[in-house]
Amino acid sequence: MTTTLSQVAEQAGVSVSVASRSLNGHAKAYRISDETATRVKEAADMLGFRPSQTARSLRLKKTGLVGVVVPDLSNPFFASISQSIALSAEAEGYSVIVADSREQTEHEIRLLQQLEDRQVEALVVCPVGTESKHLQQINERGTPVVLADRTFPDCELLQVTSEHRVGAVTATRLLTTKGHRVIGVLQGLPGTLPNEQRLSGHAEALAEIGISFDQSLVMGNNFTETSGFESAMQLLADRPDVTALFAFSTPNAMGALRAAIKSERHVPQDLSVVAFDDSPYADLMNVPLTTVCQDVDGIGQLAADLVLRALTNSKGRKRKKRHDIKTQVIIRNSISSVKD
Amino acid sequence: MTTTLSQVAEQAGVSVSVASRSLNGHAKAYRISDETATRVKEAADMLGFRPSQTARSLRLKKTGLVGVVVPDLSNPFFASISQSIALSAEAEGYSVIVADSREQTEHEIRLLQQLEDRQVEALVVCPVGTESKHLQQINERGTPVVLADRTFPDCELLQVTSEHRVGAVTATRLLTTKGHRVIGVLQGLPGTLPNEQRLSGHAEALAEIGISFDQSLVMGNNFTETSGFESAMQLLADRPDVTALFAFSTPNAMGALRAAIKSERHVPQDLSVVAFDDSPYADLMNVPLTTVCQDVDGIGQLAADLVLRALTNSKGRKRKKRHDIKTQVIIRNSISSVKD
DNA sequence: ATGAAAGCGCTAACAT
DNA sequence: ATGTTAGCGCTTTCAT
Repeated sequence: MTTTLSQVAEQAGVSVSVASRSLNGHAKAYRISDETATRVKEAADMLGFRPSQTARSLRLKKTGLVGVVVPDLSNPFFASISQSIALSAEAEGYSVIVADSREQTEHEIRLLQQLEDRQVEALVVCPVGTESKHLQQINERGTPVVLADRTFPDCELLQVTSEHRVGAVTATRLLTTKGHRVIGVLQGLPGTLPNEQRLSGHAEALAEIGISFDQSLVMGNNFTETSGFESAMQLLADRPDVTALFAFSTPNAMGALRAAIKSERHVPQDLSVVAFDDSPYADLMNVPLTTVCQDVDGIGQLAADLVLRALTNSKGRKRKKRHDIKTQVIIRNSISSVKD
Repeated sequence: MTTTLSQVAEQAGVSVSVASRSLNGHAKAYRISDETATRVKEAADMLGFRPSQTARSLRLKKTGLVGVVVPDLSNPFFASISQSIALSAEAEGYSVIVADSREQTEHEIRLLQQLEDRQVEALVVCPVGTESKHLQQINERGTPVVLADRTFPDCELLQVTSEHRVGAVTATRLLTTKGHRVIGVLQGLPGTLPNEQRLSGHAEALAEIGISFDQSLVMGNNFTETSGFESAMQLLADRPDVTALFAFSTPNAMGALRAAIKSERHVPQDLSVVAFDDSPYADLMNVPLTTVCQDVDGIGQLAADLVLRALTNSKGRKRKKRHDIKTQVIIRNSISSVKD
C-alpha cells in the first residue's frame, strides 16, 4: 500500500543507501551523480513515496514532537498559548501533541508520562497543583521542560508568566486611590503562584496606605465563573461594607457581574469592580470592565521561543530561568469613587 | 540513558521475547510461569523501563496518534472542538496532534501531509476553502477523515456540523415577526457551507413572507470581528433603511455592536441584532444578545466519537455520513419591534 | 560513485 | 515454558 524506500531504490535501479542519500539532499556530500539523484527523485515522485516519520524517528532518535499540557483547552488563555506553540513549532517542522489535564495533578502526571513515552523532544506545561518534582525529574531525564503561567518559586526550570504581584499592586491602587477601603477579593486557585502573588501584591498596596490585609475578605477556590459568582454572592451578603471587588480572572469577574445583578447592586455606582486579565469583549460588557490584562500572546510566544531554543541550542547553555511578562492597565468604567 | 527491553530481559535473566510478553500481559497466553513474569516486572520497575512508543509504532504499524486540523485554535469554537477530541482520545490511550491552518488552504494541505507522514491513525479536520479533494484522497489512502463545522455537499466523508439552514430560518423569523423587512446580513467566509446554508435559510424565511432576497444587503468576508465591524459600518452608511442585522458569528456580532456604538444607533431601539452562535458572556453584554446558538460540545463530542469508532470498528461498516446538530434559540434583549 | 549491512527498540512467528 | 530470529522503514558506517 504505502511505498517504502527500498521500492523506490528498486524502481530507480540503485541501492537503498543511494536512494536515501539522494532524497535527503546528501547527494553531493556523497558524490552521487546528478543523473542518479534525479532518477531517484523521479522514481520517488512516480511512486508517491513519503518517508515514514516513525522509522525515521526510531533511527535518528528524534521524533520532531513537542508536548503541550494545559489544564483546560477550552479556556481562551490556554488555547492561545497552545496556538502560539503550535504555530512556532510548525514553522520549524515540529508537530505538537496537546494534552488537557482537566486541572488535576493525577491526569497531568499520567499525560506527561505518556508524552515522555512518545519521546517528545520538549514540553511546555501549564502545571496544576503545587508540586514541581515530577516536572523537574522529566527535565533531568533529558526532556527540556518550560513552565507557563503557573510557575513555581525555587524551581530550576525555564518559566514564563505575568508580573502577577506588580499587576495586583496596580489593580488595588486603582481602587484605593478612589477611596475604597473595604475590598473583597475573588481569588482563583489557592496555592498556585499566580494566585499567591496577586494576593501578596494586593496586601502590599493596602499596606501602602496603612490598611492591614483581612483574610476574611478573600473568597473563591478557582479561576472559574462559578467560583467568582458564589464568592461574590457570599461576600456581598456577609460583608455589606464592601465597596469594591478585585476579581482574579475574567471568568471570576463575569461571575461578580452576575452576582451584582442578582443582588441588585449597580456597577460602578454601588460597587466597583476591577479584574485581573482582559476579555476581548470586556469593553462591550453591560459594565465596561477596568482590567489589568496579561499579555497572553507574549507569554505564548516566549514559551514557544524558549522551548524551540532548547531544542536547537547547545543543551548546557546558561540563561535566565524566570521570565515575568508585563501587564497592562486598561481603564474602563467599572470603578467609581467611594461616596462618604 | 533510557532502559531498553533487552536490558530488562538481561536483568531478569530471560530472553527479550519473554520479557516483552510478560510486560504486555501475554503471560498466560504464552504460558509463562507466574514466577518469571513477576521477575520480569520487578526488573522493569527497578530499571525504570518505559517501552519506546516509537519502536512500538514502527513494529505494530499503529502510532496511537490522532490528528486535528483547525483554522484558528484561539477561536473558542475550535478550541472546544479540539478539547473534546483530546479528552476522548486520551481516554482511549491515543494522543492528539493539533495543527492550526490559519484559515489558509495551502497551510491545511501542508499540515495534512505532515500528519499523514507521521501516520496518524485518523483525522478530524475543520477545513478551510471549498475543495475537499485532498481530504477525500487521504481518506481513500486509508486514514479515516472526519469533517467538523465546515463540511461539503456531495462528499463521502463523515461530517458533523450544525443545522445551519434551519438555524438561520429561525433567526430571520425572529426578526420578520417583529416587523423587520430590511435586514442586513453580516456574513462569514463566503463559499463555506455554513455560510451558504445560513444565507439560504435566511432567504427562505424572507420568502415565506413574500420578500425577495437582496444580495446588496449581504456584507462581509470572514467570521472575524473586523469583518463584522466593517460590514456593519458600510451597511449602516449605504442603507439607512436597514432596521436589523443578522450576524453570522459571535465575533461578527461584536463588530456590529461596536459599529452601532460608533454610528450612534441604540440597540435594540434603533437597530435590532441577532447572532448565529452564542458567547458565554452574551448575556452580560451592554446589549444582551439574542442568539441562535450551536451545540459546540455536541459537535466536538460526536466528531470525537466518530473518529474513535472509525479506529476501533470494522473499517467497511456502513453508517450515516452527515450529522447535523440542532441549534438552540436564546432570546435576550437585542431585538425590538419595528416602529412605523 | 555506489552498495552491503548493522542497528534504532520492539513484537511475533517459529523453533525447541 | 522459553529462546532465536526476522523484520517494521529508515540512516549511516564501512567497505569497495
